[in-house]
Amino acid sequence: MSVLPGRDLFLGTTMAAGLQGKAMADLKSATNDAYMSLAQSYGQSAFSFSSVRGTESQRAFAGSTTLDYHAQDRDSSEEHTGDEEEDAFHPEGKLKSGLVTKKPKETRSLRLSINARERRRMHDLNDALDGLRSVIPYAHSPSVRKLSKIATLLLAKNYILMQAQALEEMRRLVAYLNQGQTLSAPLPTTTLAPFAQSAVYPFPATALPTCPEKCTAFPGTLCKHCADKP
DNA sequence: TAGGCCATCTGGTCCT
DNA sequence: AGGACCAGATGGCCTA
Repeated sequence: MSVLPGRDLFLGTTMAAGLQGKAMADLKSATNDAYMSLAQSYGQSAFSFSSVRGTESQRAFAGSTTLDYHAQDRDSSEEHTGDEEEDAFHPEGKLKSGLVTKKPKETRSLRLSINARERRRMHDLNDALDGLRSVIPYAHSPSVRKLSKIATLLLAKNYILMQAQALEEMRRLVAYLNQGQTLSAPLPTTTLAPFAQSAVYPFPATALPTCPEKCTAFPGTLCKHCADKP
């Protein structure tokens, strides 16, 4: 069993997510004890590549393309009159970009309706991604550029795997304590490392749950004391 | 200036 | 038929 595979997973996604330069180098060289705090600090530094890049809303509005449609004014955009589309969509079925639509018969109103629906769908997707960003461990600050979509997904995936491993380690620890017998080999300190990292484990290391709480948290591993209870 | 990231449009496919 | 989903194309903004 590797030492803290969760850390490898976490770093793996971080690398796959396209982190570069110092950010990647720091994460690669991060010790087991420090990787989570690094992940958080990189939310303020390396994750944001070069610190402040402007808030997402600023970027969104600065980056409007064909349509000045963005989340800040989502509702009003639903009433989009299509004036902007007038530029992009030619009645003859040609686009400014030179593309020729394959369905010239397609009515303009139908096309606009489809476009609006697709925008809504993508905004829902982005809302879900925002929700995901809010629960994975990295710095959330208005001055910090938020994680990219791919980084969010990869980070979340590995965070889940890491938490699952931490849970498994905790179950093993509980079973060990409940059995009251020594293990053939002492638990390596590194395997318990996640529990000492408040950034990773929901319970502070100094406030590990008491016996009943453990049994509540991990129903599958009742201790002898709780198991004897009626 | 190149590359990354993103929003949007679009046509195709599948499902209800 | 209409909606959901998907992937390709396009163009804008930002950073190194």
